Amino acid sequence: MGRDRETIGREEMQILRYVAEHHPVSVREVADHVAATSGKARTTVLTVMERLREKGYLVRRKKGGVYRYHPKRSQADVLRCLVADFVVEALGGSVSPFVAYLAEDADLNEEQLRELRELVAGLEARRGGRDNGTDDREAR
Amino acid sequence: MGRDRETIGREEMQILRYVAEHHPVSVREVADHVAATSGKARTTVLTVMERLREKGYLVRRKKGGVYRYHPKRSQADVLRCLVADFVVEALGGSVSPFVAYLAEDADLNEEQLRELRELVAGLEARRGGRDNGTDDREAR
DNA sequence: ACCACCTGACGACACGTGTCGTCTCTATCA
DNA sequence: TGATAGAGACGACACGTGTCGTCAGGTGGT
Repeated sequence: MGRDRETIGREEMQILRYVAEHHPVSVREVADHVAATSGKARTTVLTVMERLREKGYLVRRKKGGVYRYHPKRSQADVLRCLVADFVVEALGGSVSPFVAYLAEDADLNEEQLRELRELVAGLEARRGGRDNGTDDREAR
Repeated sequence: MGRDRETIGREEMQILRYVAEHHPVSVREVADHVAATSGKARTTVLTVMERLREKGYLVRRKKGGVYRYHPKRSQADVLRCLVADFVVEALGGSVSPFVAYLAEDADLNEEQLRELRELVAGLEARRGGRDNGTDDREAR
């Protein structure tokens, strides 16, 4: 697996998410949004987006004179990797702190609660149904 | 809430976790462990631990000539904050990517699955019983 | 053809974090 | 009581990330 584990900073994440949710977008559009919410300059956004592109998170295509950016991988994919990385790096591989967070700090809406319920159901089914998945590798 | 939201780096997290799991420890002990696993120098560990102390994550006490460090807050607390921060900063407040991760990448053991099950049960009870929590008091 | 504007490319600088080396003390041990 | 080995304090340096300013190259009105 060629995963390069390029790190990604906080600001970069913000912008990456914005692009993922609004692609294809021009630098100008992102910059306007960013300027409105945090006052950053246009060139800041440009720089960040270019760095994101160098890191392989974004691609761009010229359309009507200006470049339009869009994510290279799906947002869900990127976020999953981010989460996986976080769990390993910060949490040492344990998801318990996350569960604690969900229980105490987070306030979930119906939708998210439903997701969780389905998650548990799914995991339970997998575990109960069979023993060793054909596809899942135990890395530990 | 005077929390200053001091950022914390990857290396710092590693060491913070180690201290949390083995306190009280001396720099030497942490350094030996770190050296064995990643080859970092003793002074590197010392520096990181001192920075962690400046940031308020660790405290130390001299015992028998050397300082012994231990976490200022409980590990669970720190990790919960880390998670909360991560969810907001990187995930934009949505836990869905986390759920996706749990469903697809993570491999949970019985214990963690149980935690999740209880979590869902707890959340459901809270929501179902009374949605406006007069009663929900997070005991800490 | 000319000027005002927008876009992108660069270069720059500040700060945080990772990683050490060196220096100074202080127990310790022959 | 010297010589040694740890321990801790500092200072340093490299790099990544955040944040811009400036410049040069197109584009569109007039």
